[in-house]
Amino acid sequence: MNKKEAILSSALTLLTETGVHNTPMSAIAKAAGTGMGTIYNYFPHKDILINEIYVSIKEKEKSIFLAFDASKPVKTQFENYFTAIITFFVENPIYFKFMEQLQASPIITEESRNKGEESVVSVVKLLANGQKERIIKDIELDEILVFIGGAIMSYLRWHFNQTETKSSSLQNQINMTWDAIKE
Amino acid sequence: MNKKEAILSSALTLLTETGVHNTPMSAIAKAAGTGMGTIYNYFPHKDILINEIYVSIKEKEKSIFLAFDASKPVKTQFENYFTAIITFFVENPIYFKFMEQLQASPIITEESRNKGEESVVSVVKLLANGQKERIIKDIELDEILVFIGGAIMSYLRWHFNQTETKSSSLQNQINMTWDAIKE
Amino acid sequence: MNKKEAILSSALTLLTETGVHNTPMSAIAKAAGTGMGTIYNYFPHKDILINEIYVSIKEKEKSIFLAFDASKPVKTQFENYFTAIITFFVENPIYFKFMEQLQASPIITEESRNKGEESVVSVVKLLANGQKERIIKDIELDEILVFIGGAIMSYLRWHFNQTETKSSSLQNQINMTWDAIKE
Amino acid sequence: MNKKEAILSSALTLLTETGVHNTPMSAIAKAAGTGMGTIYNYFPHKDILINEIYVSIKEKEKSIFLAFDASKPVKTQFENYFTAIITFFVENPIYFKFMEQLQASPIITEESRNKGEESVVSVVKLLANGQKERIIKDIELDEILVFIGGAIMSYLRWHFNQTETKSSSLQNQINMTWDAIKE
DNA sequence: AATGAATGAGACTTCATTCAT
DNA sequence: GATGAATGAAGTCTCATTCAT
Repeated sequence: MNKKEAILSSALTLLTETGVHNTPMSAIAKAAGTGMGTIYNYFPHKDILINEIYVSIKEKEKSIFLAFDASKPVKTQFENYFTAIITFFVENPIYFKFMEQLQASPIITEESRNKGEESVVSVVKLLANGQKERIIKDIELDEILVFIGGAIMSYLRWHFNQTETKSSSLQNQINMTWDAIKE
Repeated sequence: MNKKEAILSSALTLLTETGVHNTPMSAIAKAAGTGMGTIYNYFPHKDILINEIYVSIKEKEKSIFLAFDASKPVKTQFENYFTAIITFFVENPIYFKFMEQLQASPIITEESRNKGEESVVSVVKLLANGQKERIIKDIELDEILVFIGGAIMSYLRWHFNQTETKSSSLQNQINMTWDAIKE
Repeated sequence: MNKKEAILSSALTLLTETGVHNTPMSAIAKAAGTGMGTIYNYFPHKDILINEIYVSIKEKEKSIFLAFDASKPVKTQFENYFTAIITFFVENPIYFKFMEQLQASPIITEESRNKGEESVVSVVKLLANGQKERIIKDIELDEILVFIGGAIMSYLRWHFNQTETKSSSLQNQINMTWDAIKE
Repeated sequence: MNKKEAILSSALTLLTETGVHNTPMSAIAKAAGTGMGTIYNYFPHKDILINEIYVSIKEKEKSIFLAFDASKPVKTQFENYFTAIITFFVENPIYFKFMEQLQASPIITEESRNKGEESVVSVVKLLANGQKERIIKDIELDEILVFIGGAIMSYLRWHFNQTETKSSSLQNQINMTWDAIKE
């Protein structure tokens, strides 16, 4: 079995369950079925372990957006994108919990954040396209991106707080977000 | 001199500057010009201190929304609200930094969160009104609220990351958010 | 009301209930209905307060033995003594709990112990008498005294551990102790 | 080298020398030649460390009584027992000091006490035998046991207070105790 | 005399990290 | 490479004592 994977996986579970500062490295080692020294063979220290988890989730996020169908209308592509990312996190609540807790944390380095931004490259292209076609509002892309990001995270936060989610809610969210950014 | 205020104030500064987990109680005591024991006279735990700061910011937030002018159009009221809350945090960056770091943290108790939600009561009323007049989309209030909250927080995050903010950006954000929620 | 008495009384209760090291001075002050400073007016520090309680109990103990009837047989006087002291502690369990916990503690000073020993003066006389009459074993008085003391304390310990005490047990204890020391 | 043993041993010395509440864990660590963390690897709390010492002494006590010679008269066996336990503590004054200080302390848990009581099983048997043969008074065994325990502890307390012990004193004590319990 | 907020030394305890095996 | 016992710096929190009111 791949020790490194086991460590990353156990760490993710524990960090989100108990919080970063209630998760000793010893607990991660135990859960991963390794010795504590082994963790330090792969990750020079705790922060690096956490950053690697962060980057790995961003990487998985990215892989979802690889296949936009450029022949489809911008709105369709956007809906697909929005649905895909929401679905990704809904199906992996643990990724969301991790991101929510660590997004704003000083533990995540500038470098990790930069790597993370690669995951939105294709979305940027889509929006730029939309602007060229005068479908998307003529606002700085950064600002729009951040707006969409906010819509995604807050929806997910709301989603995981509900005991029973209406199927219509995602469509509502897509509508709101699209209305927000469309010309 | 009010020791409790001094402690809350120093704690707020340090917690946001150095991060929750790099701020020992001893540092807070020193900055507040008190002994460590004094802090524990007022706040039985570090967590309680943090929660009190959280609630106190929410309280200040609330005081801003007291005076909506119900005679004005819903859109005007909404714009005023949005501008007011953004202005509040832009003028108090430290409050934003604190909220950003702790919003999703397990340190903040259910009780504190509930108290915090009182601050949006008037906004809920405004939105409900807007729905009755068919100006606001007919979507569950909770979902709209969360959407607006996401727009606010992500805008602020973006704002504080810029080196130079264009004056138009706030208006852009208001437009996007209004377009998102209007019928 | 006598503040000093209130402090001594509250301290006794709390010290026995929660243990010496789980009883802060602040708790004693609160229970006594005084400020913490007031305690320090009467007792320069915590240890002195505890020692005063020790001595005061010993004093009460002593007052019980004042009235031996020297005209009665030694055995009768001894039985009376033994019954009296046991009764004293059985009726004041809190005194016993205090003594049990602090008897061997380094907190109790040599001086307090010496004062405490005054309470056995009359017993010493009784035993000396008994030896002269060849009723009591010819063993150093100290050793006999300590033996009797052990019998008393261990009986009390046993007594307070029982849920239901047989009325015969005290008589048994008297018999054993008398048989032990009689010629 | 066995760290755990070193810790237990250093702790025993310091606890009895300086008293439970004047012995910080750091001092124990230092004396044991370990880091403080090492102590907590073996003993989750200070209290647990103390309880383990308690139990370990009781265990040693027990091992002394394993070899009663049932063919000898009850009185002989009793004298042997009494002499053995006194000798045990006289030769290990530190064990006595520890027991004296902690016997009645709320630090010692019910569980530890129960374990400790195993050490008297063989004495109980001896006494029961004695009662069957009508050599020992027909009093509840518990009460007799507690009486003997008191005789032992008080004798030892006296013993360690003397500057010079007469060799006859132990015999006196045995006589007193035997006279007390014999029919 | 009475008060109790303030103090800070020092207690207990945790846990990231090392290193000998 | 894998291990986990050992480490000790650093954290949170307690509480005896003081002193200005």
